[in-house]
Amino acid sequence: MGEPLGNLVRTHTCGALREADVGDNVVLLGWVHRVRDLGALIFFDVRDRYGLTQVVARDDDGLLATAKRLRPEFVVAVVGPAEMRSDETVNPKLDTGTVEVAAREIRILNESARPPFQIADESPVSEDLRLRYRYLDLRRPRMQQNIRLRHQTAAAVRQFFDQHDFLEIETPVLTKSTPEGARDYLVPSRVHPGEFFALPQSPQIFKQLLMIAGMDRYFQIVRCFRDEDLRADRQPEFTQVDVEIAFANPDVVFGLIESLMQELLTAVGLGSVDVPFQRLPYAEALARYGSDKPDLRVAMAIEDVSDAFAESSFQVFRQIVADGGVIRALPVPGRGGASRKELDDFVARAGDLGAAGLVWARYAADGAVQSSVLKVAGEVAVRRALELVGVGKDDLILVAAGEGAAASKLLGQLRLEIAQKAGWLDPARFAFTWVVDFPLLEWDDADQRFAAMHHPFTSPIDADIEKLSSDPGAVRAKAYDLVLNGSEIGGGSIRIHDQAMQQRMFDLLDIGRDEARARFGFFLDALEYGTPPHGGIALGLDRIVALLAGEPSIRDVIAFPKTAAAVDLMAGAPAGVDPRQLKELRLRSDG
RNA sequence: GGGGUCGUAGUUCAGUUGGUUAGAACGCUGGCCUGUCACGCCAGAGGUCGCGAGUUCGAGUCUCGUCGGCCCCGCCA
Repeated sequence: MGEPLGNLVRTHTCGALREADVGDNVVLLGWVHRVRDLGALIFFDVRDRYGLTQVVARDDDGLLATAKRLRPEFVVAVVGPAEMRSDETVNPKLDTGTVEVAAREIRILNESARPPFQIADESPVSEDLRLRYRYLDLRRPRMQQNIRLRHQTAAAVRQFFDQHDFLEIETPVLTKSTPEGARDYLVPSRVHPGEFFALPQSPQIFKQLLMIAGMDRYFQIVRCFRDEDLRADRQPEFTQVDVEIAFANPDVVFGLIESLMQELLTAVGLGSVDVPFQRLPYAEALARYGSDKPDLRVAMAIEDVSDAFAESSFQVFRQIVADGGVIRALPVPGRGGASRKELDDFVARAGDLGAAGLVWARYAADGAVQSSVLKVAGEVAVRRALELVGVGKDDLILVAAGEGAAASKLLGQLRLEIAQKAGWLDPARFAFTWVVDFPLLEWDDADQRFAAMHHPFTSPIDADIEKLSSDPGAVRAKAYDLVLNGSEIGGGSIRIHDQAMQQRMFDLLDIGRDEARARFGFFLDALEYGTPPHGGIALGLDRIVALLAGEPSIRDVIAFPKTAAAVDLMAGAPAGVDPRQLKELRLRSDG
């Protein structure tokens, strides 16, 4: 059993002691990090979340017997004077490395079982083991840093919005299933058997109600839930920075969030970023980067080279263009000298990604052109394609043909893989862009109807309103995503505040009056009572922190995350429940 | 739901064409050591090769199934 803490009070953290403290009698409380037993002299490091301090236990102080018992992760109190280290024994790797504590008393407050992996070691540990013993993983420096970064980010968010007159307002966690796309987590009501609460996928309707309520500027750091399959950047519960502003247009939202991002980068010591961010129309993002969340840390942009081949002798490409398809090309800077094998690998990779083919072209050293289709397409067409892309002598272009979105998507995928492999995606660079002008509606082939691309409360762009009846698929929305380094870190829109427009939207979505009433009647009622124009955004806090931390997965910035199979390995959740609980809820499981 | 990949000591990994007793490093245990700081030196313990079938004279190694971690597609505004 451990010794009592008694009246001992920490005088310094393990990161605090400096030369100025020499001579003070100090009390350190923390975990044994490493022990260096020299026989008649024992050094050990005490660790807390602030740092490490070396303690020395000597025979003449009668502490060797106690010090000999110390093992990693024991919890100890060390009492003694802070002493100067001699010049030869200073440890420049430690902030506290010029001093040490000469123990006069060592209390073992608690022993520790041998940990399943070493805390005092940065070496890799399999992720399932880390998750099973998350409380130990969280003691390691990397996770301590990540969790601190997350706190700093959240604190900066709160400070920023407070300074801009926003109110943080909590919204219900037990709520009603809303019309958004994701599957809901449901919570059975005991009081109303057969009825269920849903956990919010986002506080969408509540924040709009807060605008109707005159709260004017709202934000919330809020947990959201979606019962969908996981990814490195998707957890079933995740945290949004939810924002809504009355009387806002998109520029108001953009300006505010750009300032926020500047503040965040500054607050966590990662420098700053230029504003305003680029605004990239959705259609252009798809065409030029093959993605609605392009990574703009690399400039490589896809160009249309249909003109080069439309009249060429290359029958395959001519036919594709004649059938309404496109020929598009991706420049690969500096890869003009690629070997035959590298070129073959690009073609093979395109095949893996489902492409029918991939063509390459480049300038030869003598100024002639080379291409995998030089013979069939002819020098003129190949040269024209190279010119359209505007590449130089040292560059390569990869050419794909087909339906527009498919060709760009393929090249966009190659773009990312090439940039990744070449090391062009510097995690310390932060390339923001707004993606704007999303389509309002998306045709659902399976259901043969339109669905809201963002959500059914998204406002159309004023200039496109007339197309709502004539060509609904072409209507653009006042919706926008914020993209950072190829990751979607936020999305929002200006909402519909007008009942007539909202009704038109439901009609387009083929949501009948009865259905609309049943699903969100209270919200429709609210719209009738003087709803101000409003709009907002929701930012993915987990993704933002992961990018700031340079971590590939949001699991590494969440204290207690779930695995790809949506399981908490530590808590053992989900799990069966006592049959009495089910009975009380009048539920039966056939699982 | 589908595809890929990984699973060997406490941990991270190696393990040849299927062949005799499954190795290394770190950690752990014991001993020695008065200035270490990834202490050093000596000795030692430690294995259901994820699990289950199959092929084979013989399986860590090959096949099938299954469980678990990770990545991706579908899904997710």
